[in-house]
Amino acid sequence: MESFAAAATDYTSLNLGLHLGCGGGSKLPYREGEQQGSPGGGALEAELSRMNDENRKLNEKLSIMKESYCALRTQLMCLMSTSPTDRAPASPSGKRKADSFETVGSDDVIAAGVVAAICTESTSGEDDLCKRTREEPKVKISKISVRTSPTDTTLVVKDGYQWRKYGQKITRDNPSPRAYFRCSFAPSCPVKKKVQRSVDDRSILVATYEGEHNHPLPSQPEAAAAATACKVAAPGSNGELETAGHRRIGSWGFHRLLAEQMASSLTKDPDFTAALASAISGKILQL
DNA sequence: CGCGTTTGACCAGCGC
DNA sequence: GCGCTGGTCAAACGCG
Repeated sequence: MESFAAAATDYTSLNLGLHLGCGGGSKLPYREGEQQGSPGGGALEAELSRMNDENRKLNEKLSIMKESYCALRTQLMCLMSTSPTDRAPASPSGKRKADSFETVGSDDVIAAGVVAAICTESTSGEDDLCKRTREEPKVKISKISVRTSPTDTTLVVKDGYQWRKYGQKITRDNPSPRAYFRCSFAPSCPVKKKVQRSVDDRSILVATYEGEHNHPLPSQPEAAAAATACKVAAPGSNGELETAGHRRIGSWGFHRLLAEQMASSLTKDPDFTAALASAISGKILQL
């Protein structure tokens, strides 16, 4: 995925007027009713009509994006102002030791669309996690949920690190397979990642990280763009992101992650790309 | 040929 | 103790 920063630059350079934010209005250059008096034959009018339709589609998509963004931001504020322990429900079954993490603080965020996150917990000091602590003391668990195309069957969550898949299982409570990954960038890195589609929404990929990376982020181009996602998702030693036992997300990091996920969603949407291509070509023809 | 993925087998934890 | 389940291993396989 291209970084959204670059994509946004492209969009704005095309004067498409894409603004992210609850209060900002989005106006596209091709407004309905514009250029009505332009000269030209039937073909030109048909082209104009087509462009108007595409312009309307773009506006609708922008409206949807804005609504999703506002809803997500609102819910994020709620999450950040609420302790994770307040939100964490009791384990439904309690059968398996890892099950207690499955529902922690993600579903409500997933409902907001675009991208959902975040839950980070330390297993130390939690009553219901004593058994786990016995085996892996101080292992940090974090979850990140990423919206992907429902048709995309790959269980890949790009977070900037290099992962090696070592297993896949069909679990009892979810028909979608769960993939197991180990960090392959550093042989001694203890971090593991489990990726599985949400049982409620198959377009949501839920990645569960266990442990902390003992090496810096790989210096690949996409790694730099994805570093923010890692800061949000994977626990590290970066103290500024962590407050009072749960993770606080920097606004810049969150916006970056959000923008990347939005760009990813948009670039995978054939309707949006087709409409965008038409708008670009129309803009070029207008010059 | 090397590396990553796939997939069936195996192991360990947990509940009954 | 047994069966179920999640997690891991490792041989086979595919791809560049």
